[in-house]
Amino acid sequence: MRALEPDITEPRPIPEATVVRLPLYYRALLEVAEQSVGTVSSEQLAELAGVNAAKVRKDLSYLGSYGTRGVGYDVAELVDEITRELGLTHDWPVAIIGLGNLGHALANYRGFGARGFRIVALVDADASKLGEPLGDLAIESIDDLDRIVDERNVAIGVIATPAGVAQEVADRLVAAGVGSILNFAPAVLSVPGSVSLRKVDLATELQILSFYQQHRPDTTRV
Amino acid sequence: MRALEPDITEPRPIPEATVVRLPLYYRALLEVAEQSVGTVSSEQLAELAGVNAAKVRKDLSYLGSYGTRGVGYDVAELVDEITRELGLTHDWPVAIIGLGNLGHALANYRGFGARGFRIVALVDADASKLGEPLGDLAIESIDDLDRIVDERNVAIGVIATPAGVAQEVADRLVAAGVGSILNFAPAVLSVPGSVSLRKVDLATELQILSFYQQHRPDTTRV
DNA sequence: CCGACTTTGTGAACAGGTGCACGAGCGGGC
DNA sequence: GCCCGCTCGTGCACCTGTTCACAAAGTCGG
Repeated sequence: MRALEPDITEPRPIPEATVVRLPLYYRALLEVAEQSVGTVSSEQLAELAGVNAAKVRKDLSYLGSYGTRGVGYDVAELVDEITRELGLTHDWPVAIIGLGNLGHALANYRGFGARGFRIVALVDADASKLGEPLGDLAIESIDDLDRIVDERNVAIGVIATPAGVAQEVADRLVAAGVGSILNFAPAVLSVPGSVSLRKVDLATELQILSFYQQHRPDTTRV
Repeated sequence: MRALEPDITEPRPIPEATVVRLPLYYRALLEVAEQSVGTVSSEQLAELAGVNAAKVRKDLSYLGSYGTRGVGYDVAELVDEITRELGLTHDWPVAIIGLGNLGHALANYRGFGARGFRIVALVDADASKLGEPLGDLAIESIDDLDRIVDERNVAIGVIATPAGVAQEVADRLVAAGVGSILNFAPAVLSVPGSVSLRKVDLATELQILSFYQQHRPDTTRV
């Protein structure tokens, strides 16, 4: 695939905001699919995804016309389309860097490898951890990162290291050829524009909640 | 300072987008504070937080005027102000619900209780886990949730359960009086408007990365 | 004390995303 | 075969957030 005019080529670019919601629709659709429901309306899907119905329709319209007026969306067809759009038709090899508490939890987390992702390497800098088995994998050295990424075609690197070394790890991942990084370390990373970066930041989330908790109108005292 | 006129009462409301960035500035400021730097410019802060300098200035201007033209921002003063604004002047009691892989990792995660947060309860529905010690705490039953929240003044509930029971747990947390919820379960939760809700969704993040990975311009083959 | 330089704070233009409202198209009942 | 009701697709107005550009305000050297 990827010949001349393969199967990519969006007619119009899909907005960032829509991309973020596609996984929500995807999950909701899998749920209704399990109940052997043939079609869903934008209204139902909106309810399940926790968004507005107009937004659902507009979002899905970026994928093309997969709905039938007067009826709704064919669940199976829409699942297929979103699967394709999200690139979940094949598995992306994932490497986890840093196997402290969080890294271990991620490595064991089922639903990680659920659909579309497969953990192919666990990497740490701590010599005392090397070789430690974890699921079907053993912990490998960060020094072998280049080789690992190359050999196993790692597409996504998950950074679960302390903040202090996160940037360095990111740089090495990028140098090794990884195209996407998911960062769990509480640090701001900078990567080339060609690399996708998303962050999951526990401390930040808690602080945001703290803000709203404090600025609560009243709620009958704390 | 700020005597009559308690300490709440923002002159103008702080935009959501700004609130999300405050923790970034906070973290960056703590870093420079450690290097005994007295002042920072919006430019430097922008660099550290990975945003645009104009945005930094506009964001900080919502907090009031804490900068000095020609000089920059007084680091200590700004840290104080953001700390106050984010509500980190006192500790928020946190309860973790669900102690599978992720819950365990969260319970052990230092930097969680770092500044402003204290885990005061670990709750699970699995009878075989009850009483299991974890740090200074022992796992308690979900049936005692009401009492626990009430007695320990739990402000923030962290949901780390399977998706299937997440909504039910959320409902119970809300009923018990929790004001904020941080949801790690891959499910869309609905809570009353008076309750703050944020989600951390691993699967979604990976799928977003997958999307961009697939729609990459080229990057010399996959 | 003054003038040059630096950096903030903010008005205004711009960009992106949201939600309404409605036309277009499809199915089903009679 | 036709009409009615339902639901999608989308143009448009609104709103939030971003970025630019510049005046205001302060520091520092001489």
